Formats: sequence, structure tokens, C-alpha cells
Amino acid sequence: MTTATNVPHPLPAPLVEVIAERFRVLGEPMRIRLLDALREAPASVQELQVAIGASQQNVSKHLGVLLRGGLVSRRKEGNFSLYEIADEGVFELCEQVCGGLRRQLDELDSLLPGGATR
Amino acid sequence: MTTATNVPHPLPAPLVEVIAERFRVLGEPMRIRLLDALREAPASVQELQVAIGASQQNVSKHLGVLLRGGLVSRRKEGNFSLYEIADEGVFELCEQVCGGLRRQLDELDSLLPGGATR
DNA sequence: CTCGCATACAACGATATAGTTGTGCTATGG
DNA sequence: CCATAGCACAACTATATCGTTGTATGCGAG
Repeated sequence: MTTATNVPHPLPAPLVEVIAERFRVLGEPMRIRLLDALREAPASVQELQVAIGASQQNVSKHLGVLLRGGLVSRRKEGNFSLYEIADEGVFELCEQVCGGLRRQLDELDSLLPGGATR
Repeated sequence: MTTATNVPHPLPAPLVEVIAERFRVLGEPMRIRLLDALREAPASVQELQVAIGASQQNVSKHLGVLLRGGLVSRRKEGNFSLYEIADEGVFELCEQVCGGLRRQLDELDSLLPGGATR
């Protein structure tokens, strides 16, 4: 088991806020793309800007959100700022979301004329 | 293994949008609370309204968002609408988020004077 | 059929967020 | 010392979302 976190129910209000906050940080396509771009290795703002195709300011802004959210870490390397994934768990999160989406699609598929057997 | 979804990288743009969309749906405290309240059993709008302490309209609205997001399902039972968790995977998601939060706290804790040994 | 309850939907104001523009800060090189 | 590159931050506009108010719909009771 990768994560064993037994939480009480109903969830205490502050915890709910924190959980929602983390989801909200991830609820932006550009930030997902940034995290995906950082998947293999740390990168500078410029590299990410090129990889994603957005303005430097916008990339920096979203990286700031990810940084404050604790999802990435920043270290200055000479003239550059190198961003790095702080919690590899985010990829697991994304994969689980993909799994859920796939389940939904399969369910829809089985409702189509012909079902899932065709 | 509960979910085995191998996705290509970089993530194709439409997939990024869909993933972010799902996270965005979860990025609201009230919706987290609704899902948490539905954890054990399906419930009507009124029950959820009481359990959470929000207006009927607001509860119904957020349930609509969850419904359109495919996270809950709705079935009419006489005069009531019974909402039910559609994808149990959301709880796993929340627990993983909690795990990530705990890791962050532990890391911070180890940086305090006295470290994690005190 | 009329009334009342449970729910859904539309419109509105207030707040928040995304993306742009402009600018300041720091490090490197001449 | 000055110029430049890389990055972060503030201000601004447009859009989106939250929560509320008002109302419509559907079902059961009398």
C-alpha cells in the first residue's frame, strides 16, 4: 500500500478546505501540463515556456501557484530557476483520474446499441 | 491492482482538459463535503442539506455539478431525488491527497528545531 | 383538482481566477 | 559600471464561479 491515511468521517471542516484547495490547484489544464512536463526532469521556466507554448509570465504565475501549493519546489541555479516535482504522488493522482474516466467510458460504451460485445 | 492506465506523454491536449476538469469539480469544499456525506449510503437532497448545513438550492446546484462530472448518479424515488456515488475511486483520490498532505507536514516537521526526533 | 412538499432551474451580485501588459530584481558577461 | 538575460511580481481586463433569490416542475395527499 502506498498511502495509508485513515481520516475521520465526516471530514473536519479545515481538512475539507485543504483537500479542496489541492484539487483546485490541479484543476487547471496549464498546471497539469506543467507537472507533466516536469515528469522526467526538473526544468527552467524558459524550458517549460517552450515546451508548453505560453507566455513567460503566465508560466511563472502558474508555477507560483504550484509552488505555494507544495506540488513543486524551486531552486535557483545561477541565472535560472529550476522547478522540480515536490510530490511524486501527483502522477498517481492523475493516473487514478484517468482510470476513473476510463471506467466511465466503458460504462457508456456498454450502453450503446450492440453493447460492449460488438 | 485497482487502476492500470498507461497514458502517453506528453499528455494529449484533450486529455489534459478532461483531467483538469475532473480536478476542478473536486476543487470545492462543499462538493467534497457532499461526496463525504454520500460515502456510506445514497441520500436525498434534503438529507444532504441537513447534514451539510447549506441552502437547498446550493446543495442541488453542487450535486448537479457532481452529476454532470459523472461522480454521482441520480435516481428519482417518489418525491425525492436519491444521489449516489458513481465512482468509488474518488475516495481513493481524497485519501491520496491526504497522504500527500501528510508527507508535506512530515517534511516541514523535520525542518523544525529539534527535528522529527523530539 | 387543489394544495403542499421536494427538487431543479434561471437570474443576479459578489468574489475569484486566467491571461496579458508593464516593470523590478538578480546574476552573468563585456 | 553597464547591458542583457531570466525570472517574479503588480495591475488590469475578461471570464467564471459561488451563493442567494425567485420561481417552475413533478409527485402525492386530501
